[in-house]
Amino acid sequence: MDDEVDRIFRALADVTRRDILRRTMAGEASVSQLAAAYDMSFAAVQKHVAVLEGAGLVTKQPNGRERIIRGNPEMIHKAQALLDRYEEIWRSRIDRLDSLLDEDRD
Amino acid sequence: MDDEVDRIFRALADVTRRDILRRTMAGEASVSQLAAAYDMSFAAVQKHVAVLEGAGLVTKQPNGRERIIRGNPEMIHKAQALLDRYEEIWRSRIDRLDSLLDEDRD
DNA sequence: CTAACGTACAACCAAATGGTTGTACGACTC
DNA sequence: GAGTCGTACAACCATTTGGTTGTACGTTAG
Repeated sequence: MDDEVDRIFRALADVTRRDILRRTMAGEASVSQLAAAYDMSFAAVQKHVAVLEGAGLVTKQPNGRERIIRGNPEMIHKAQALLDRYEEIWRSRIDRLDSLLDEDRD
Repeated sequence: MDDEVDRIFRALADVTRRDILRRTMAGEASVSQLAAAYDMSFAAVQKHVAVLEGAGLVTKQPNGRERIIRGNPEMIHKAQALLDRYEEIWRSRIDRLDSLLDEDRD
């Protein structure tokens, strides 16, 4: 489970991959369509897509000789939920500090 | 700016670092206090803290011979805002699809 | 049928990552 | 003042990452 979270954040830690994610969230695209957008080899883009797919942030569906890539909002939600937890932890710390202040007031 | 985002997500892509973040969001801690919690060398923990600090997810404040580490909720918000953008992109795609359906209905 | 297209995958390479040990040095303690 | 504590940092190592080129193979077009 930790590995899954690792993969999600790791996949997001690269400009090209974030851009691929943006594109495929806006609308589906084939790997070669994606590759045309970047100044690197087809194989490099292919690898980036594989990293995103491995993190579940993107799905790959065969269609003839093409592979259609689509962004997966579900995984974005998962990442959001994880970040929410840290915020919550922080807020609960504040609550505890407030409690201490309340005790002082008694 | 892309580099900053890279650093944020990269810092989050490691279990130990996420745990340090959790701990320091819940309450401040010195580096050696943190190091005591993990089965690795002091220097390794020190490096993890440096990565978190480099991403702005954590602050380091000198206090005598200790360095006090605190989680920084502001950066968590930044990461959340980034993820929100992807969701928004996805929703606007749906809106566009809906528009097409509306055109069909005319 | 042949040629071109889209993809997969292996092999290779430089740089970054995550860990280690060792050394140094200021800050407290006694 | 001497020793211990907390930290910094360099050097080193194995593995992973992000890129490359080359080869192979199914799919579509002419």
